[in-house]
This record gives sequence, C-alpha cells and structure tokens, in this order.
Amino acid sequence: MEIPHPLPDPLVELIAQRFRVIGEPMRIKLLDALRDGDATVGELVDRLGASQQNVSKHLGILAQAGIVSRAKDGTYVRYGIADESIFALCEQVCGGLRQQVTELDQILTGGAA
Amino acid sequence: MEIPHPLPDPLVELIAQRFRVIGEPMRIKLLDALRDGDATVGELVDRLGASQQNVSKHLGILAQAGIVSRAKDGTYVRYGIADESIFALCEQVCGGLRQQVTELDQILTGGAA
DNA sequence: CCGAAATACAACGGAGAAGTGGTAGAGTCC
DNA sequence: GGACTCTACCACTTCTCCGTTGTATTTCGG
Repeated sequence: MEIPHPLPDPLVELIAQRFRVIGEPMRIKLLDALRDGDATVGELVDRLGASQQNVSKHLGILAQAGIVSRAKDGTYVRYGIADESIFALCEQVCGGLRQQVTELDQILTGGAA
Repeated sequence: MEIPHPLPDPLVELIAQRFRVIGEPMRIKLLDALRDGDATVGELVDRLGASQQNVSKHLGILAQAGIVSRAKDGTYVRYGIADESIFALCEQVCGGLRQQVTELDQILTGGAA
C-alpha cells in the first residue's frame, strides 16, 4: 500500500488519466445509472436521454479503463460496474464538497458580518 | 452522508469538475510536492522544472477549487494543502490501479496459457 | 525614487476530446 | 432468406484546455 513520494512520472500520468475518465458528466451519469444493476446500451440511452452513439462511446471509454464490464447477450450488450471502488471515490468527493460548503456557510453566518 | 441516487445534474457537474481539476499531471505533481509542506511558487518552479507562469496558473486553479491555500508573505506567496482528503483520493486510485494490475497478472500467469 | 525580483494576468497557437451523422456488422423474427 | 433492431466504428466540426510569450503589479534593496 506504500506509495513512493516523489511520484514517478508514469504513475502521475496513470492517476491523471484515471481521474480524467471520471471527470465527465455523461460518464458519471452512466455509472450512477449502472448502480441499479447491469443494463443494455438501449436502456441507458432511454434513461439518460442521450444519443446511442454518444452513450456507446462513453461506455467504451469506461470499459477500456476497466471501470465497467461488457457482456454480449444476443443482439444486446449488457454493461455493469467492474470496479466498485469508483463509488467510494465519488462519495469522498461529495464529502469534500459538503465540507467546503459547510465552511463557507460558517464564514458567512458566524464570521464577520 | 446519504447521496441522492438519480444524481441531480448540478451535482454531477460539480463532481466532474472536481475530478477534472485533479486529472492533470502537473497539478498532481504540485500536490505531491506540497505534501512536504508549504512552498512558494519559486520553490515549486525549481522542484518541478516547469515555467513560472504554468505553475502559477495551475496553483490558481487548485486554489480556486479550494484544494490548496494561498498566503502572501512579502513578495512571495506560500501555497499549502487545504483539503487533505485529496491524498486519500489518490491512494484509492492507486489501490484500484494496483488491483487491476494484479488481476491482469493472475490472468496472464495462472489462467489459460 | 529606481531597479530588480516574485507573482499573476491576457493573448495566442495547438493538441485532444466531445457530440453528431452516417454507416457497417451482428443477431433476431417472420 | 429478407427485413428490422441493436451496437460499434469512422469522419467531421466544435470546443475546451494546456503550455508559452509578453506584460502588469507588488514588494524589497540601495
């Protein structure tokens, strides 16, 4: 679990790439939708109201990053969450956001008028 | 700590933006460098070997996101980590990367020849 | 005061990614 | 076997953002 301190460049690139994959609203929505369980491309298209091409492309990116899994089922393709730790990441970010909002609130209400 | 399930669009945007801020090699390096303690822009420029303008710009982005803190000290400006949870995020990502590598390794060594 | 140093800001060019339209391949139903 | 559906790929346009160049601003030393 030890991580080298002067982070080597390749590792920095990997980490950055990982974050960039999740740093896309459409992909976050896809992951959130898949939280209910596996779904086909068509189902996700209906749920998110996006184009089929767009959904398929983003699912491809998520699959390539190993975050979602792909399984052919006849004509359909079912996608599912492959890396559950993604949700922990999102929750942590949400926690950070909440804390910032709280601090701001304290400054505005309890601090200098 | 409960997070709404059909993630509302504004929250999705916030989360995505947060991830995009960290999804930059230069910014990750800056955060890693600040792990040793506060530092001025010039010190970071020397350590990372990047241009002053570039370092300053990325520090500005990190500061605006509330991830680093800014403190003027004469002509110098000292930056420091304001949101320690950033490191937890990186470690979690590193853990995910490690697990993927491990699984790949198992497939290559123990699986089908 | 005046010059030098440290930092931030504005503008520009270029790379990379997102979204769209069209289309091809794979599979099912009649 | 033919038509229809589902999914992925390709070409294209647009937009965002990174890094650089040039410059303004603030502060310290003489």
